[in-house]
Amino acid sequence: MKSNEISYQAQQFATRAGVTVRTLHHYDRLGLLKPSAYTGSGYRLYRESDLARLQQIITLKFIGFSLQEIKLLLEQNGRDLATALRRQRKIINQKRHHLGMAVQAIEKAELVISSEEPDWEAFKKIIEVINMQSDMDWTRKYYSESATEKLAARASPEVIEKGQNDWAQLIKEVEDAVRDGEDPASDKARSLAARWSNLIQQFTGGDPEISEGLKKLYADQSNWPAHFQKPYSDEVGAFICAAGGKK
Amino acid sequence: MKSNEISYQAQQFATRAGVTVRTLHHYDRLGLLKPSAYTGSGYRLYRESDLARLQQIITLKFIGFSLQEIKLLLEQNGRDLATALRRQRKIINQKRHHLGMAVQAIEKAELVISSEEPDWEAFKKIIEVINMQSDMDWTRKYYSESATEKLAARASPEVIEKGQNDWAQLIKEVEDAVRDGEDPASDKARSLAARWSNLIQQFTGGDPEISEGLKKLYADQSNWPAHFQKPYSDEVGAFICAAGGKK
DNA sequence: GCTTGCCCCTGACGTTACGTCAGGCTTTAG
DNA sequence: CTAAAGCCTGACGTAACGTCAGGGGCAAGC
Repeated sequence: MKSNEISYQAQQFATRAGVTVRTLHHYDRLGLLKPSAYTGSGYRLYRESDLARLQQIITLKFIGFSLQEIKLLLEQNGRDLATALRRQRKIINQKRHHLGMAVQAIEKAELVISSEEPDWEAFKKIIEVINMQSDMDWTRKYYSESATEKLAARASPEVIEKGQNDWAQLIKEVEDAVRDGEDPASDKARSLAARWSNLIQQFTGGDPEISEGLKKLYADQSNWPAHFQKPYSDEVGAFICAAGGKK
Repeated sequence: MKSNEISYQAQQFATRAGVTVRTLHHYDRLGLLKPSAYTGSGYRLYRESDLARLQQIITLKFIGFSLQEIKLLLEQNGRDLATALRRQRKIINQKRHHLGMAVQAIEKAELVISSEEPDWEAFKKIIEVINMQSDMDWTRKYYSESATEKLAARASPEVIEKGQNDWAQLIKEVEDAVRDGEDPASDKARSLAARWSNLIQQFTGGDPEISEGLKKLYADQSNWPAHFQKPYSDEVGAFICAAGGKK
């Protein structure tokens, strides 16, 4: 205990680091940052070395780690830092993606309500599209890691929306054909089937990993979350299948 | 109470909407979504109209509103929806920005620790840069709303980093000049001052609103948070001032 | 020696949006 | 009639502190 080292009281120290005193208390209790000394009356005393640690904590928090994780990382002196960082980056990217879609949803909603009066109907339709995009999340488990990344890479909002429109359009046409009792062997049916395969191709982008994931996804249909409605009826599926489409 | 309307029990209803029963309980207690009927024994019964409302709730949640806000919005039947959406969009964009910087920080950190062994020193330096960016947040209060938006619009990570490098470089050179006792009236000094003004110009982009905010920011130096260190010493400032630079 | 004012301390509850028991009915299938 | 499901209402847990509340400590002026 060399008394020649400068030490700070709580407020001073907190201010220097840009946090509140309460935060220091909190970290103290969690064992994340203990002051290097106490006065006889129980005042916390911090020194420069404490500041360094506090800054590490703040940094790791900035990156999105929880205080628990931070504690572990610091205790291990950063042995698993690399893997932790990789994981964290993925998580953050997902969150960013989510926020991006939220912004999109808001912008569309703003368009709708600026033109007409507050129209919950249109608003809801917009939302459905957006929700579908986020529903994609649960499909991730079927794709390999690299496939997921590839999908995410080109999942721009525009592309997603176009894809959804295309599918909606095609499905409607097929439904009409089914209702009209169209022969699955007819030219029209085969043309529909061709377009169907085409859209699937568009989605997979010809990537075998993505095809693989998609296959797994469809194979496990019984395990789909209940709120996810298959976009086409069984009849439609059967028709396309009979017409020679379907992967 | 027409019994010809289909009604769902908690689990069914929840599943249809993609939420849990507990969530329904929660919303019920908050008065956000009351089931349209109860059985004699207290079971909740939901109908299609409830589903519509629940979807609105889910949607608004997706956009990032809190349940409280959602309740208000729904109670007012969306009278303030437009303003609420605008506010929300800004908030989300800020969050996205933050996450973007976090990703950046992680990527840099990954570079550092992949080449050398886990090096907290280098890591910390990276962090300082990043923190500075996020420190920008507290400067917002000096800028007008539109100025803030303009700044945010072109605050890409690359631009920020280049700016910081440029400043660091210039400040170092000025420090050297000061240490060498350079005459503020010399050509070299004037050249430095010119570069100084230039960087300021680059930051303001010639926009008067931004200049305004920057001026206010510097005028209020005594109120800066203690953890924000002015990037250059008083001597450096005086030197540049004497050399005819400075805004 | 005492008061004033400022800073410090330790609880303890509040916040958000539910998750997760725990204890106890109701309904339905066998 | 009983067991398996499904439902209900509390009530506590979570993350990271913010915000009192109640009670000392410490330097300065009277």
